[in-house]
Amino acid sequence: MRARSASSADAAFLASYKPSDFSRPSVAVDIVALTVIDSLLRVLLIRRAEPPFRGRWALPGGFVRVGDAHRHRGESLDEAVARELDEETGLSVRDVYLEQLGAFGHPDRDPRMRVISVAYYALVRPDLVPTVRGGGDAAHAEWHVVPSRGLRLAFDHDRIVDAARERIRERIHTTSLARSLVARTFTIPELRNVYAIVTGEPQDPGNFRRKFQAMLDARVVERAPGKRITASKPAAVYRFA
Amino acid sequence: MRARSASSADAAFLASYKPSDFSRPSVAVDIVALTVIDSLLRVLLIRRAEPPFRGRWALPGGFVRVGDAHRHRGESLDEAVARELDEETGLSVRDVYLEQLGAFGHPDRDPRMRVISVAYYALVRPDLVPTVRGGGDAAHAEWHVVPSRGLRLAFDHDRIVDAARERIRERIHTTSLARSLVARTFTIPELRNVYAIVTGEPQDPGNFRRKFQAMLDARVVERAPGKRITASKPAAVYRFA
DNA sequence: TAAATAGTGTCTATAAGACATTATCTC
DNA sequence: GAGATAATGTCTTATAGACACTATTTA
Repeated sequence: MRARSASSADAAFLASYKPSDFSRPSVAVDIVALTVIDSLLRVLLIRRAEPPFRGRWALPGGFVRVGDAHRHRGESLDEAVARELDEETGLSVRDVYLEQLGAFGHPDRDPRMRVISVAYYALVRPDLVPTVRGGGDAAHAEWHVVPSRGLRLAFDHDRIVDAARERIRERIHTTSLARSLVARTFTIPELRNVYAIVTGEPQDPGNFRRKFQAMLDARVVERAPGKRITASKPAAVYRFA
Repeated sequence: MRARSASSADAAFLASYKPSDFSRPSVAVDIVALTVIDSLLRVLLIRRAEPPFRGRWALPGGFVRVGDAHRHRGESLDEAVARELDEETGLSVRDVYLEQLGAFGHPDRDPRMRVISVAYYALVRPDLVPTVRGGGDAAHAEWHVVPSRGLRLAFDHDRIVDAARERIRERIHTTSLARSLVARTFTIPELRNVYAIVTGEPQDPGNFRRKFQAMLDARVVERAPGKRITASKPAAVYRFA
């Protein structure tokens, strides 16, 4: 996304240009990390140890490192969110599905100062959940059920979580998003459960199987060795190819 | 989107809080204003009169007014884009479909300084196009064909236009987005043409009519008086209800 | 054997693509 | 009347929902 270099005609201008002292906002990235635990959609929240909203639950995130005018290059938004994801959860961008949600910039969203937040959502496979560590100041990190009824989050983070919830509902049928919400190996009922959780509608086993069969035919998924032991009939195990 | 007030426990902290001098980016809003003229998708571009990228075409936009810490409240992103839309095009947010596209924040996107841009797209009904004036420093505003082949825009604006193009393609069938790209009164072929332009695929007249009939049945659209004179058989005129 | 859930098959309603046909205007 | 395009109808196929039924395990 590097901009093309400015024309030579601009060079003189740039050499003499001094960023004016217009007041500027701080810019943060916030992460809505979602997973499925015990058949419930969950979001990773961190209990704030400092004001404002001390003691409230909030999304993991932090400020974008902007660099110092011409000396330091600074980081892109994608780089910032990758860094924060690693710092606050120990997760790598390679292991999760990560996508920008949008910018949230109401003047009153942070009582300290003007902060514009660029929110991302991250889908975390359930088998990676045990590896998530609340690092740094994230000593108190927990996976909370979504929607977190009665749990009023810090800042405008309720709205950001709602936006993420809505986004995955829109995308579940047109993308392979569900892939990032089941363990690496999974059964048909487990995958079906993800669709049910995200859409909010129960999924018919027979009809879902037909959809799954199409994924098998298209070699999107394949059989994996072994069987999943349940309370009744064991289920065949699959994985994404 | 007002944040809930911080607890009283936070009050003391806030009173003594001074925003630290971390370097901050400038934050801008850029507008991808789209319309249909002569059966072609068009984007409103403004010729830059100042460096950087002097003489290049760019999206209309401007900096978000942040306010001064505690004295001035500043404007939200939605307020900023509404103001810029008015200033640079004379259009009101009430007259267009306006939606946030996302944030673009590569460190090198602006050679002057670090600028993070929150992009919006605006759908402008063709009958409003004559009222669009390039106001302020937008002395040279033109509706350019999308994709603007060979026309390399300033900054990373090519990518932003591409993102808008992709977004409306995704949304055309699931939302009533087409409504904002036809004149207030329109014929079935005109509406069909909008779908063809946005999807990039020709739309079968017979099949499209069936879809349109469903809109009539649902009272989404209704007959309008008069007929549209064409080179051959005149077409009936409709409007959205 | 009973209970539970995995897995299969079938019927039907709806939506979508292809395409032939008719209607009504301008030139 | 010729040409053009609006408007209509029909056939076929793909998709999706409802639901009955069979299979295989644990308790």
